[in-house]
Amino acid sequence: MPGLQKLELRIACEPKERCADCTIRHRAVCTYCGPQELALLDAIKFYRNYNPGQEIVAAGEETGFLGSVVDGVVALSKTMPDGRRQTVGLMFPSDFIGRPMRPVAPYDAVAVTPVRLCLFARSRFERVLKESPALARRLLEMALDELDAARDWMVLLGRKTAQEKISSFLVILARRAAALGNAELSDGLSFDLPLTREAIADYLGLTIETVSRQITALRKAGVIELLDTRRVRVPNFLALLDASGEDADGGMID
Amino acid sequence: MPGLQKLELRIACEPKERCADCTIRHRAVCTYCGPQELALLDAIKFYRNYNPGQEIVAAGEETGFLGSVVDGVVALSKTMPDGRRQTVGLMFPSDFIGRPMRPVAPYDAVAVTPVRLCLFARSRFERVLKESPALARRLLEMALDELDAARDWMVLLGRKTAQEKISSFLVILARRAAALGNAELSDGLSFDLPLTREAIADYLGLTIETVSRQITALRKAGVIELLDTRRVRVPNFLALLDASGEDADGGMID
DNA sequence: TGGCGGCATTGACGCAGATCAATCGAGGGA
DNA sequence: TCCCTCGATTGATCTGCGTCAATGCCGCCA
Repeated sequence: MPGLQKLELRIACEPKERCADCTIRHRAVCTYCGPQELALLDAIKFYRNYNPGQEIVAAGEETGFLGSVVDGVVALSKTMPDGRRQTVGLMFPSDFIGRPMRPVAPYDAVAVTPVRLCLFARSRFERVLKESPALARRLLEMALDELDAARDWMVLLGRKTAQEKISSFLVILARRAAALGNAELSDGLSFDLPLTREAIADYLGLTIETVSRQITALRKAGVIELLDTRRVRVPNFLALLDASGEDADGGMID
Repeated sequence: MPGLQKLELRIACEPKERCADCTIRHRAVCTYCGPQELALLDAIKFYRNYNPGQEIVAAGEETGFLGSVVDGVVALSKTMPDGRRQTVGLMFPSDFIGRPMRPVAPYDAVAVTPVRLCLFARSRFERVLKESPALARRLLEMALDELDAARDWMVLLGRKTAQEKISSFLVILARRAAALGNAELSDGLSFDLPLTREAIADYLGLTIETVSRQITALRKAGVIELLDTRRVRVPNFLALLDASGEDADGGMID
């Protein structure tokens, strides 16, 4: 119920967390900032929370703020005039949302899980950015990383089969979960699926039904197990990697 | 014959062109550079030419240089282990190839027409970059533009029909040609198709046959005319835009 | 406790685009 | 001049995935 969720939108100027204690301090846009630069950012930042399904910005809208994902997952999507939708990026904690010098958002940003953002008013951020080469450097680096990810995704969308798409997606989630320590490694490797089938379909350029069928197929082939519709266990990561159509090169997890 | 073309690769330190006279001066990475910064770049730049089909860099290779496309078209592509290929970007004059701080190329770069590059040795360029906020700013801006283009392309690859893909591609070429004054506007709008059917297929996530069939279909529908397999005339741009699946909004050419 | 709405699964069927294969035209070299 | 190669077109057939539709499952509210 988007209407209800809108009401819950919180301007939330909570008791300040310290940047120095921040969980994404060493990966976010502020990674290279020294103490003074960090103090500048610390002074102007604020937090905002969103509920699953809640819109953060709409395509074509002017955004007065930009900032980092602290917690949760945000989907960036484009919608064609007739309603076909393609998710063009998933933003995880430490990813940066919004672009300096571009007030108008080219796509929708929607929270797919409960989300917490660390935000800056656009004008203030741009002022700091002018004075901070460390911030500028990190921003360029992150933009190039996004570009790499987008281009990898183009290969997936343009050339992979439905089965390979699902497998590739699971590989990415597994890697991310393992890297962040959110995965159970005790017995194989298990992690949460933060998206609905519909959101997965939008991301992979498929339909809900195909997503469902291919997940079932992977399950029946023994490549994955479903502890729950939203929780996956991968008994043999190499088998999954193999199904993804990528080289089974040095891509191990641990 | 790649072998032959390799031989023709030219280390080409030709008589210096002046940056000030350069055709891409106001659009390339040097756009915002002042006279001193430009002089720095001028001192270290060199040109290199490539023939159609010739490889510029191979995926996974270390590149000792980076720079701008001065003339021609370069395709950036990824190849899957089993040979499926997806072109992830077309680089036109003024576009920047190579990335600071990333010595290893993540994709192949191939000249699809005769190409002329304005290059810098990586180490030298990075030294100038550290001193030049104007260069850094432009580089970030260009990276964000590339990211936008990549994400638009994701919509095309993930959600558009073959017909819409071809039409969208032609719209982009038409716009570019019109913007650069390479198009005949006298009678409708005509421009060159710089790619082979195979290169188009790689870019659009299709097969050669489907590309050919859809071009024929557009021709039979009267949306385009073929003056030659490599030259297109668009009698009614709005009809083409309509076939591309985009809004026929303020997207006119002239 | 039962009904309802949202998400997911499963089945039947059709079609857009891939695959396999033949043909054509244009350059280019002997 | 002929032949060879390469790019492009066209046809016949196959198939992966989309579409349409029914069913199941779970949490929520009355």
